[in-house]
Amino acid sequence: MRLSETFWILISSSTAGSMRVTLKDLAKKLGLSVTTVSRALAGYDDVAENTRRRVRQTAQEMGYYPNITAQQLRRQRTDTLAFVIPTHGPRLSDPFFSELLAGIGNEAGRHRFDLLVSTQPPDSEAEREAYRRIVHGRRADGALVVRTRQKDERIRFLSEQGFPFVAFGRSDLGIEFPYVDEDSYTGMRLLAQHMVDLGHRHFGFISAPAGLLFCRLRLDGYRSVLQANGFPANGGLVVSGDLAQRSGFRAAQELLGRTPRPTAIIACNDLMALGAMSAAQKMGLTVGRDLSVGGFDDIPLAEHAHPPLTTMRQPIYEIGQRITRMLVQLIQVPRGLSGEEEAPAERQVLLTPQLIVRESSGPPPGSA
Amino acid sequence: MRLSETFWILISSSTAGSMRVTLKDLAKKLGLSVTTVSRALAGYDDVAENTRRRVRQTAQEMGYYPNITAQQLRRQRTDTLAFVIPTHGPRLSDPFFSELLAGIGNEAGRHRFDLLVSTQPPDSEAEREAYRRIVHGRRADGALVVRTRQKDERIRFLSEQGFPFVAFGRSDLGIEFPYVDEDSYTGMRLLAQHMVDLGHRHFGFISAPAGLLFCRLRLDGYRSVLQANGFPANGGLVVSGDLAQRSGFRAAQELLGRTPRPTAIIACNDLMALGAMSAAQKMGLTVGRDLSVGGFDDIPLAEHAHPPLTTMRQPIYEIGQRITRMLVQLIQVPRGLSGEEEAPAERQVLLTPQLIVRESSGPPPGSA
DNA sequence: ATTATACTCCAAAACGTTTTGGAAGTCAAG
DNA sequence: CTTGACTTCCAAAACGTTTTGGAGTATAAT
Repeated sequence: MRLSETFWILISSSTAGSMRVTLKDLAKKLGLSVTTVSRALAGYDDVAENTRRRVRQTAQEMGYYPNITAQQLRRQRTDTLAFVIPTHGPRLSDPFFSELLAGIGNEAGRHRFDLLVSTQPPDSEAEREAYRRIVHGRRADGALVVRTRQKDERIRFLSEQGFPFVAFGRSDLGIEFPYVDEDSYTGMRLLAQHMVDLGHRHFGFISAPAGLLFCRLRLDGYRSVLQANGFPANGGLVVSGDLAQRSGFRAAQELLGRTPRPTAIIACNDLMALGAMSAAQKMGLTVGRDLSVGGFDDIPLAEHAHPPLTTMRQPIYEIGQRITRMLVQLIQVPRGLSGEEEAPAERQVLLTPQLIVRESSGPPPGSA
Repeated sequence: MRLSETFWILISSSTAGSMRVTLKDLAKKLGLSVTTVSRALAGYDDVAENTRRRVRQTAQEMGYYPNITAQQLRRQRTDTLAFVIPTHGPRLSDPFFSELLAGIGNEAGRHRFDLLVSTQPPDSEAEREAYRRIVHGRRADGALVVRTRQKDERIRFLSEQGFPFVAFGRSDLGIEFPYVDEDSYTGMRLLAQHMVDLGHRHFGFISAPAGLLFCRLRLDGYRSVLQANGFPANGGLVVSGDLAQRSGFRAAQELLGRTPRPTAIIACNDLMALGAMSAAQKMGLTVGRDLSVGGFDDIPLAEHAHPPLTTMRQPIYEIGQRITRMLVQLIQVPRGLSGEEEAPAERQVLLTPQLIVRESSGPPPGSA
């Protein structure tokens, strides 16, 4: 088949540079076995110093680079972590995830793990399929779960399958699993108490999708403070948003339309708090004087908002690093089976967020 | 070795659920060959309707899921895209990337591609290694390059290797390659002209790392407008930032300390513009009246800033989708070799950003 | 001269798929 | 009874590694 041969040559020359050098090529060139070449490159000591040099030299010259897929198949591990980002609408404009992703990405890199990212709407069939692919398809060695939900099916699934994972956030499934979480309840208590101490009596709260555990905890914390201070148990208006800025804007518009008008608005996260400030300002109110606003997260923008936002600081970047480090340890533990005892890995971490008072909060208008 | 057997049983039962079902297991159970099982599941028509049903049924029951790594190795493709995010400091807090990542992630998912993300400092050895791993290690089928640089070595490398990629941004290497870019030069001209038209005469400009092509183009556009309006060629002060909010803050502080004090500050991106607003406000200036500020990108925050930021809108999310779609087409083209002509893929796209006038810009203080 | 001890090397199996190139069997037409 | 066409199945090779369990050769000790 002369013609087909020509064809092949054309093709292969047009994709120049894509012809890969394999161990077999190296072995042939060197007059060695594939085994020896492999072991030489891996640095085993059952190959002569001289041979090793020769192999390395030639590998360099021929531009050998191991095929990672083949390594993965043979070694039965991928050295990859999976991170499925729950994204509500088409967008994920939440800086929270940037920050987290940076922490995860950098730490994964430090441990020579690749990171597989996918974006899926929470609780969707697509999300379930993504996790199935990861676990059953052996696409990664471990998974990171974020924005945990009340009865989190992702956590249940991963637990049942015995697949290594670490969560950012807890859940209430009655399952013991490794996580890092900030203490949303206590944190929100601190923030709410701060507002009460300033003299506020009329509150508005901007909550978020019911299923998100941290939102419920924050709302609970908020309510507990109101109650402890003798305000009606359900005192304070609660409006729900979707964590995005725009929804905070709308929620605040609604809250500020009520009578008596709240003098302090607390939002479930910074982004909505910023939206709320924006709404107040559009109505001609001066935030920090006419209305106090508080957020939660301390995203980088909070500090540079106008006025700077009072909020609860969570070290998001560091949490990203930390859950990643925990996951890597979890994955690597089996390898240490025969070795000496490792430092016992931390499994459950609860951080207390720190109150950051800035100019968006102050005493209510009428106070001395 | 009785003991070792017991040991193995203990281990394997403790990792319950992690024992995978393979094609071979299915074949044995069904009394068929691996070939037939594989082809039945893949839907080939050379397996009897009845057998196919039986196979699918059993696969379901036994919870079979193909091993993706094995598929990748055999098929010689990974169905994976690689995205190396250039991140300066340890953080990546730029919402620009969230937005972009969302677009990329969603579009990749739509085409059933996985997304491999890594974060690396630009122009570093680590970054080079990341690309080598992708290309030579065959870790992905294509790559996305963003934040292009003047002589972009990533682009040179990928081109030389004949590896499929699409860039967000151009470069000046004299190489033809597929990209989507917004017209930074023209965009910035529009913005600067807007300020001139408002009556401003004293400008400050917040620039960014020299190597970033879009920054140079924006600066060029800015200068060209000053010049065209008869202001001194280098009229207007230029201070450099690193694209982060904080650096915009500092740069603005410096600019506002000069005499005559600029009445308009334009920043290379929104984040620094927001930082600049923050600095001005801290000095007691009212943005939009005492000082006009303009940004570039129209990140979601721009609209909700206080005051809302005048900026050039780039559809970042859509650009993410678009470069991803282009890359997928590029990768899949070889598969269509024998088929009919496909719609010719677009290779180079230049978008003109749109001026969004908001309240952060207005006439200079002394004007009628 | 024989045995032990390193020291180097390698053939073959395995990881779990997909694909190639038939091999059997059935059935209808000649 | 042959032939050819069709249907249904399969053995084996391949993808590119790593690892197992020796084999072959020197060198040193007996």
